[in-house]
Amino acid sequence: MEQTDQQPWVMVDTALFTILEERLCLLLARRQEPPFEGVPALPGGFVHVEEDMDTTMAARRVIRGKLGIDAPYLEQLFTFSGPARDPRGWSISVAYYALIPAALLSQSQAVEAVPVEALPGLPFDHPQIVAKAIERLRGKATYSSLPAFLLPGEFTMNDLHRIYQQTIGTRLDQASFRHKILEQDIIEPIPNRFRGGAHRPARLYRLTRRVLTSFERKI
Amino acid sequence: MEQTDQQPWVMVDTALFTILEERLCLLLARRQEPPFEGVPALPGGFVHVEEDMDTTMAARRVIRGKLGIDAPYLEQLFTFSGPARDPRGWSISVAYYALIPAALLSQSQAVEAVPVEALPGLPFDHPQIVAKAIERLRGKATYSSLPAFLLPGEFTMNDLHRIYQQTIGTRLDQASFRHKILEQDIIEPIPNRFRGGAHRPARLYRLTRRVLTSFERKI
DNA sequence: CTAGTTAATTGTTTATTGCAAGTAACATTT
DNA sequence: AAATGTTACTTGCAATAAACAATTAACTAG
Repeated sequence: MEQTDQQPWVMVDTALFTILEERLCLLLARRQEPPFEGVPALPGGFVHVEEDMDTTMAARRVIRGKLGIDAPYLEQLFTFSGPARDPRGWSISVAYYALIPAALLSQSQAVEAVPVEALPGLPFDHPQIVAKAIERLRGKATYSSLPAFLLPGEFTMNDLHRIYQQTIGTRLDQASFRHKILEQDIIEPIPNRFRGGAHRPARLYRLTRRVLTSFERKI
Repeated sequence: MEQTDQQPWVMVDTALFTILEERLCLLLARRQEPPFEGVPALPGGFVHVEEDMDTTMAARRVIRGKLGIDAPYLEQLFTFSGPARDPRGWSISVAYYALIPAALLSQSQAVEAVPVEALPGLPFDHPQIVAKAIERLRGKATYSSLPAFLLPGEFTMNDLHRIYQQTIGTRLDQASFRHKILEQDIIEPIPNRFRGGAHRPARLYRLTRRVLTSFERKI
């Protein structure tokens, strides 16, 4: 399998976000083979010819291979190409970003979570990919249900409030947030489900069917 | 140059928007070669290995080849791939969309403008590309300076108002529109420049340096 | 039964927005 | 030169939504 001048390698790279200890983190995997063997990088792999429609199938396969799970939210980000981005030669990388609830990550994983403000130097053009992924995530977070996909299936209003603030990076008024979210038909209360401590129990919510199915359609 | 199983053809396809007779139109070119020779389709072409960074260079080359001009606004849209999208075999298409002021189009062009509500059947997966391009354009139009790129360098407030309405597809209040646009530092009045008829002359505006340079950076 | 803690709501003020009417600045007509 | 028509632009007001601050609700633990 030799590379011609006219046809590049095609790969996917994935920027996987999660929230750990109240901070937005990126999941990095140490590279198993050269180039940059042993260096933490965005999980990626080659696209197979049979992976139809768009390259989402390939991204799913990569994520399943690294984490053993499916990402609740996965979206194509941008396509990078050129002769210089990979030392092996002309390549095209279709970049994806995904949101992974921390609850889905098991401990002994082949990935490590790094806060986005404290990323190590990354190989290839991965710094560009990460920058674009964060920009997109922040941009969409403000007006969409996106950050909710960083939470497990059941969550309280305050969980959601915190997650939005962490992804956007600014403080949001509590009362206004509640009101706006409930207006938008993004989440619904789960009947008779509460989470309690030594205080008033918090009502549990879930994403509405509308949000879940509208996301499915995009895949 | 034979296609291997592992490396697809890489092409760009461009969805070129313009406003003609108060309607949002798409520019289509009749295909010069098989497959689908003679059929109107999105202008496209193969990506060359030396076209670095991302595939924007290839998209520029295609647009320059068809229209003889550079698009004032050009943005990567989505990447489509798979063995079935092109009858010639496995291919990847990086789709772009661009905004072209009608004033830049000369008459005897190799393209025809078709209103987006009256598109003919398009070959390949071009209908998907167009659908996604319109969705993105509409989505961004509401909160950005994007529709202004459909106008020439100088325009009146009412020109801008009409263009926004045409791209979004709904009516916008005149007073609120003026107010909001001026708040946002998107446009600025050109000193002492007016356009008159048999009535009060309209002040001419241009995009601010801030908007123009922030777009340049994205390229 | 009181204190402590987090959840959720309620008012009050302050910007935004939507709508309607009015004023401004011309050219053209009388 | 005054009246008229036409498009540009502004103003005022009512309705809505957002930001802020404080209050009430529902529990547990001592």
